Amino acid sequence: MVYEVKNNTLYIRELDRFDLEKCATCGQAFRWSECEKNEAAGELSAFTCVIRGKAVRAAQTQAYVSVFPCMADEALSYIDYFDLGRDYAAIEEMIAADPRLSVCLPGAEGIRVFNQEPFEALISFIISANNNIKRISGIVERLCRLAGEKLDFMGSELYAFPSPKAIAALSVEQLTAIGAGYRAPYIVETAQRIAEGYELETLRDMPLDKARKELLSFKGVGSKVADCILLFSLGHTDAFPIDVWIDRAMNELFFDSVPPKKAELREAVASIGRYSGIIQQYIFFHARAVQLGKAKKEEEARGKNAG
DNA sequence: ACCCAGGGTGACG
DNA sequence: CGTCACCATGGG
Repeated sequence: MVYEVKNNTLYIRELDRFDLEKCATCGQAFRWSECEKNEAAGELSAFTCVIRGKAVRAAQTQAYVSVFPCMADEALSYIDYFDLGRDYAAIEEMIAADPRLSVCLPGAEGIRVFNQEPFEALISFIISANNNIKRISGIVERLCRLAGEKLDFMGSELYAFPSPKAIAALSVEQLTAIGAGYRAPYIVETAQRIAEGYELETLRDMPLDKARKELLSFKGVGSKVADCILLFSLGHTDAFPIDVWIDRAMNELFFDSVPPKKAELREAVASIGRYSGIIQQYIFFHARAVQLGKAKKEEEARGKNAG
């Protein structure tokens, strides 16, 4: 991997295993929005996002990933956000070499776990509870429009994720009005606690179990949401969120579709190793791709029947 | 109408 | 410790 900043743009070349589109749409982050591709430049995908308070446009071609705008001293921050300093070739080799997991790799190559801001992850994944990715994205977007800083970006407007103080100042009614449902009071309470000075960053260097316990003290945060926050924003690559998709996939991949006991599932996760959380993202991608493929087939079958 | 979605809380054993 | 009804909301 090599990079340069030219014309206010970060270019990252000689990339091994990075698929921007998969990473932006796989459900780990909720604020990546597809935008118009520059086909003349050979762009395969292009998105806008607000990363660490800055509105950016990221695109991928055969040759490079670009991020605009980017000052010279911001390059490493974006490289860190995309997790480009990690050896995903080694991780994908681990998946390929594991007979329980190898089925997950084809189609999922290039997945990476982004390093998001902890507060954004905390609030976003409280919203994610018993919800679906599309609706989560909508609620988060409306939350940003409601309380986030408006950023002028190439003629359009993007909104930053709101500060803890800004969300803490919202009423439960305002959050209900944007579709947050029964999670509204959890969001306000949590934002208030962060605004009062709770330092999420201290969880980064804690042992996984201790950090998880800390997060469980926030209302609206259970084991799954805690693991999402730890994996997606605090560098805990062995935090393994178990949602309905992963639960089903683990049953199939590890237990021949016979639901295991809790301890057995824990053991299976531990056996995946210290990158289990990152590998979880491949399993999740695979599980959803299978489901999408089935839905597509059914749709095609319906079309044939109708015609 | 029912079921599902990157589940959690509180009550009750 | 585990189980379970209940929780807003929108799409299939």
